[in-house]
Amino acid sequence: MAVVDRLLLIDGHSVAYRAFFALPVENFSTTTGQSTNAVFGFTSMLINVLRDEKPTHVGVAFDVSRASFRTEQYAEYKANRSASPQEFKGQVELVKEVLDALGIQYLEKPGYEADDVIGTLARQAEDAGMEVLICTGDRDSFQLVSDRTTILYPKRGVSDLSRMTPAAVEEKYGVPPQRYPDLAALVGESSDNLPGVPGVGPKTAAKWINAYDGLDGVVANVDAIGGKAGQSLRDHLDDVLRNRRLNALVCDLDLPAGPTDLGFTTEWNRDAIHRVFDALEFSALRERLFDYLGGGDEKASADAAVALDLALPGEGQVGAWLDEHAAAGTVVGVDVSGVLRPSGARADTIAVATADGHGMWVSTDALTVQDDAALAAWLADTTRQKVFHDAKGQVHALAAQGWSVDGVVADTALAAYLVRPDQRSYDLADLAVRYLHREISTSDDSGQLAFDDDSAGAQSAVQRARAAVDLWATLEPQVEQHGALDLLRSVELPLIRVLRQMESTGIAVDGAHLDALHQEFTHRMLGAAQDAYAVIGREVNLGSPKQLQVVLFEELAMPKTKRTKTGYTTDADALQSLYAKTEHPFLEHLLAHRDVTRLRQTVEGLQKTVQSDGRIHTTYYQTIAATGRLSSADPNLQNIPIRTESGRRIREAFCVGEGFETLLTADYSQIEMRIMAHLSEDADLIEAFRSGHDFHTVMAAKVFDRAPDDIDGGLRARIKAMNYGLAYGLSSYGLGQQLGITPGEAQVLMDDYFQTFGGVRDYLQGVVDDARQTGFTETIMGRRRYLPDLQSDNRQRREMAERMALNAPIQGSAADIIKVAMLGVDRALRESGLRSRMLLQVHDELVLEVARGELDRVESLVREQMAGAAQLSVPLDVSVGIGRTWHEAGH
DNA sequence: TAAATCACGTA
DNA sequence: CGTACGTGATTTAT
Repeated sequence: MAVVDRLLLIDGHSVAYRAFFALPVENFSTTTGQSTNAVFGFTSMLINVLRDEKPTHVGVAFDVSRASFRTEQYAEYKANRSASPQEFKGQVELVKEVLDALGIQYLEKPGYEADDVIGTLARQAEDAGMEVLICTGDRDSFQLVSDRTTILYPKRGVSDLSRMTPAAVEEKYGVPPQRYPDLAALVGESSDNLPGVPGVGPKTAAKWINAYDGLDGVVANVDAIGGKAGQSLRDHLDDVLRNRRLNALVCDLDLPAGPTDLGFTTEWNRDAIHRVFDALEFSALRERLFDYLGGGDEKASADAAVALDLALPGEGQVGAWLDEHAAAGTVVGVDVSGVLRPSGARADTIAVATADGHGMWVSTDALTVQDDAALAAWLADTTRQKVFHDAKGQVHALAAQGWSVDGVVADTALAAYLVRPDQRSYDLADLAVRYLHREISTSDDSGQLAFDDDSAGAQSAVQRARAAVDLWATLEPQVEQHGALDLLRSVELPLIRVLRQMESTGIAVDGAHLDALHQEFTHRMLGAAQDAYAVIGREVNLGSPKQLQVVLFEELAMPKTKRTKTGYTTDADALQSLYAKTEHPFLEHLLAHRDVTRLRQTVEGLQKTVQSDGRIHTTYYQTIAATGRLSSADPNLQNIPIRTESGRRIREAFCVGEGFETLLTADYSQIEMRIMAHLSEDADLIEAFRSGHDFHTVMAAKVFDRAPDDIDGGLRARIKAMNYGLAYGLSSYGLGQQLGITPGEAQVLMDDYFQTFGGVRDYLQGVVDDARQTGFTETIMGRRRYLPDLQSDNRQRREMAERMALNAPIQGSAADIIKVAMLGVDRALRESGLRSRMLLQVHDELVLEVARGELDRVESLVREQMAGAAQLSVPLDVSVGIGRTWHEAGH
């Protein structure tokens, strides 16, 4: 076999820039916020070309800056290019790091563009008898194409390259490669800001060039060309000659390295590659790279990775398939479709897939008794290891068919959440693209798949199951790297069961009470509206901020409030302060209307969600809040009113269910300040908790250096606001706002506070400093939150990130603690064989339904589990209330 | 019809 | 110009 050296030359900037626009930037960023779409696309293309073309020599050329001899000759050259986007900046440096890791040389020449470097190397290589491949998105390079030089020009994106040979150039443009710049000079190149001859496109230009044997001939015979186009050419001849001068590549540069110096080998420094690819979080690309090194045909293996041997088992065959492909020791992916909700759930289809490409799909309505039993046994078997993506809803669906599920070793939604808790969604299809670079069909959020026929649905469902098991293989090391494997295994994963149980149980409501409240609130709402209309003499929509602004600030000429995006705020705070200034009765009625409308709306929302069992079944979401808290929806039972008298009456509607004795609520008192005490190790703060007296009073006594008995309500209120505001990164402005004092006075208060509690100040300072260093904050259980905006140039974003950094360890640690407590309460209830059950979680509070005769045991068990959920340097205080309704049980 | 905005309930 | 959420009405854009 004749050995011909092949030189691969890449225009680094051009390819990276193409990749930047081809790949959505929001899908490619590291946990620290560095955008990586351009470097990803570049690296992906590089690997493909290395694999497919097997070059012996490789070099990458970069522009040094936008300035070159061309901009000196013609200031407008490329002047139309807008500044490269913020997210692109810095990615070129990352491309160079990748090249360094791969041992690929890159070259640049001040005053010249990458194209010139490539042209020079290409000519030298041809002279040395090498074959040349050039990868660039710049058409000027087409002039380099020859028998020995081929250009790989990105068609769409960066993965689809067309091979520009002499024949291909001629076919596309109608002129041979060496005359392409003649054509480009006539037609112009808008991306370089080089205008051509108006009215002359590639077809006309090619015709002229061929008729007169090149641009020189065209120029010599310019007067012989007739028509409108000919006149246009004569008018713009200077432009054409300038274009031609500028688009000629300089192929005789003096470069520090020649083609033969660019030898390429795959004897890589694997450490360097791991370091760079780890930093870029390119796990899938790294695999592709090493696959290629291993000599395997990557294209084939990529296809095999998603090819599935799909089984649609006949009657009685389900058990046999599961025994063969999903036995103990094998981890498989599962995907359930149907109605995935706490109430009214239904499983329609079940797909199972293994990592080595076996898949099974069944429809639940077509199962024989025998298959049903086999499936039930398999699902319930702890030793049959299953991976779900977002298991809870699917387990609801399976439970609705009478199947219980055990052996869930991973949930990829939770895994992805722990790695990047700030994302808004963890859709399986999105994650498959990001982590597996695999396209799978999406399902809507109810888990329903709409397909014309079973086989397409089956194929798609099995692909989802397969994606889940593969995703876990990719995510597990990442979760571990983020120090969150233990949190996943011992908290989040077992919590799924507990939450599912709570959702499924629901809480009983007194429908008649809700109806009565609705009627009353409606009555009061209409009354308040009439009163308001009477004052201003006409009817307006009191629920429309826009119409209210007209009434308040134009018709009633009240002083302007704080600005919003579209006008002036009419929120409750602003209306209160307007009322204090004007004492206008309209405001009174408006505020009353707001309040009661809101309550009515809340009642209405609840009424709609009462199920046929007379209970409300909320859904808890485990991957929404970036701090680690749960969220509750459909309906949200974590924001049921409690502050006002009327609001509390809504809580009277939540009541103990039939067959149970009472509701019990248990909440942590001041858990966030206790965590602050623990984390800051501030001696005075710790002492304040250990003293056992009223917390805010003790704190005020310390700040103002008085006896607790000398602390009046005003002083206590100030310190209380300060205590609560601390963990939110509160400003003197905000504190002053809340206390109705000036920012200056608030600042004095804050200074006094930090004078006393220096440990707290140092801790808060340290949290932000550490987060700036590491890029993330951490809770007591190692839950991380990444805050790339701490580095932002934008002050508002940066300060926002700083406040998040202050809050995340506190709020997040509290979330960790109550999750551990919930697992403890659940376990203790089961182990002691009690019938009582947990119903709700409201961040620092648990609501339980207590069975007859179990009250004492349940109370002590709940106290014990909640107080013992974490060992802090201050005690975790739990207060418990008992009552027939949530209101009565509250405190 | 969907998306953005405003307002407001909880911890 | 304090964190974390979810919901519903109105308004605006498509």
